[in-house]
Amino acid sequence: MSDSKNISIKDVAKHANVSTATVSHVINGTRFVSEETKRKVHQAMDDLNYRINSVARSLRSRKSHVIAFLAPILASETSNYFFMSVAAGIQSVLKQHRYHLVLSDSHEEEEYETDEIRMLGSQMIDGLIMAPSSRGLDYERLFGDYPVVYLDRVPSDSERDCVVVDNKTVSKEAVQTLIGKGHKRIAYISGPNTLTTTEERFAGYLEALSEAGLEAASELISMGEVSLNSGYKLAETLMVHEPTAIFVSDNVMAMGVMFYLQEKQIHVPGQVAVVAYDEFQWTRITSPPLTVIEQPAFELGVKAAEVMLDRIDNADAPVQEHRLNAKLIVRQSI
Amino acid sequence: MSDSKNISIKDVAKHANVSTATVSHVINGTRFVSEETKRKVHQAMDDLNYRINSVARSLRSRKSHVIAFLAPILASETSNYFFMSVAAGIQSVLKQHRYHLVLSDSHEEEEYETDEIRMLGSQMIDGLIMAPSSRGLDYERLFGDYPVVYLDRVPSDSERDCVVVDNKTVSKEAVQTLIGKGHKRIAYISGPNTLTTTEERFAGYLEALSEAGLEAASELISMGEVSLNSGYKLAETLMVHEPTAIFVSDNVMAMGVMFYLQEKQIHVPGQVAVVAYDEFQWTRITSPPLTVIEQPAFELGVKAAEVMLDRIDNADAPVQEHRLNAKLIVRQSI
DNA sequence: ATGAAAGCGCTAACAT
DNA sequence: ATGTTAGCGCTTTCAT
Repeated sequence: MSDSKNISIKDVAKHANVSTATVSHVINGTRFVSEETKRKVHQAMDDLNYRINSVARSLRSRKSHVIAFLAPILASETSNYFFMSVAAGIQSVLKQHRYHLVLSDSHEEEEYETDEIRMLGSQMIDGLIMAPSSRGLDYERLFGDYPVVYLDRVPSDSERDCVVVDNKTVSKEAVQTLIGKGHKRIAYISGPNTLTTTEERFAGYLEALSEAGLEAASELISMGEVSLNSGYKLAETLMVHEPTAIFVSDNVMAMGVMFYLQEKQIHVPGQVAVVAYDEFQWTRITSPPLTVIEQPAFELGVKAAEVMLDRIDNADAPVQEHRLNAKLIVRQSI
Repeated sequence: MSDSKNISIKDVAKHANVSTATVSHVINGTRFVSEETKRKVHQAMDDLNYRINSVARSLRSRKSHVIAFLAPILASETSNYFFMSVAAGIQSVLKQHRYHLVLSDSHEEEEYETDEIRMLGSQMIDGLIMAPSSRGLDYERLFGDYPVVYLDRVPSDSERDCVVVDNKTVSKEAVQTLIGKGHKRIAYISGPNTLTTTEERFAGYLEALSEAGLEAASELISMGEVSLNSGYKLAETLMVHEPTAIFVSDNVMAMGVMFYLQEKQIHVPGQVAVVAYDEFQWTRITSPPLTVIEQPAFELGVKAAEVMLDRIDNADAPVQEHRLNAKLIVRQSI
């Protein structure tokens, strides 16, 4: 298409009247080369429009400078955005260190995920950052000979580095805020309790209640599929038991809840207060704008990338566990 | 971490008492090997837990089986989802053909994009599918020696394969529907007219008006930054001129428009009707639910991948241009 | 039906 | 201050 065939380091060397070693060292700055020679080499590279072949480089140096990120990036509109923000954070760090990011989607399904890990295994990656879709799976035997950093979620018995959100503290804070406003019947809506994240959010909810001497009424707690319709249905069922506030631990489900409340003309926060997970644009345009928990998605990615780079530099350093704070953004829905 | 070091085809060959050639042929099915020998080889691969090194394979075979997708996947909540859906479509096809997908983000900025193309150039990719962020840039001289398929947008004078949405037809249909309902003062809100997509949408709007003998009033046409706030502002300015309907050619801007109308308690569709681009979940929970144009994102990806695979098989085939239909979903906002 | 061996483009140890 | 050269792990031509 564009220009000539396969210009290699050899062609450059010949054209510049130097050895391939010199060319390589000019490219990588790995040993002293006189200014004059450097100039000649650069000239030759320009003349021939040389482009390094990083496949050959990886094969030889046994380093790809590629980090993979495996997460359920396509699972839903919102989880998608969350993880893409994470990806942006990862990339911002990697770019500075001249690493590449490869995105892989797990579909939030074990089979897909397993497949992807296997594929990545043969692709020569220098590290894997992943948000596991399951807690129980034995990931260890799938991994190749590269460091792994868990992000957002952690499988049981992991002895790997991880970077997660402090879901419990912020959920507790949210519920406490509700309690502070006088609410006693606070409902809880979430997806199935299969992820560490969901579990922690629930734990925060329970702890806030119990510390305030309130009982966790089972009819006010409902978990179901993560979808708009499911949120709608659960809200409908829940409202029968007359909660004065609802805590929704998932953004898409929150859409369903708001849809229901709007449709039934149930006033927020007059008749029922609402707090939901995740700060996305739509939460600002509901009436009233929603009180939400904002997760540090980008920062999560930044930290994970930093941990990964540390680990690559030092395989024997002690395992790191980072827990980032989320933020409660109070708006008119409570 | 997991198991032993670098098991190569050589180790497998030795362990199975065959040549490396035979092992290679067993792996790739590239020539006849007796059942007995096959068995031995597979046994050896299992015993040693052999994993193919695809870097070496790529170097030797000059094929990476990797297709890159370069798009503004991180630019905003919604464009992000659109392009990730495209990516899902691409991947679904590539997977069947044992190709890998690498995602690259352009940030919708020329500099970033140029950078990424350069990086990809050295990564040995077999093809590039991209949504160019600019129409004017001379992409051709950035590309390496691989096929390129443009997606969603096309730079001027492109002679490459492309897969786009028929924006003009569907925009025209939307505006005609509005006209059919008796609207005469139909406003137009969009981002800057720099992309082929935006331009086509505008063209559809103009054509619908002109065919209906309506004048395109310049005070009813406003283009600005693509953001919620910008949409809000433009709606505010526009309402002074009393449109009876608004066509918003961007999803995020539509959020801003709806926010404004809600806040000012302007009734939709009573006082003003609204049609917007893109079917995302939030458009279903506004009051009233929005009439939107749904783009075939996934299908766009599927088609682009198919075109790419065709092109790889046959470099000299005539250039393909595919224009997929979008769909008007009529809901209560008009 | 299988093996031997060259070589993809690069890095890096060893020379000079 | 620079050059020579042996491989990294694989595919593939040429033999047998």
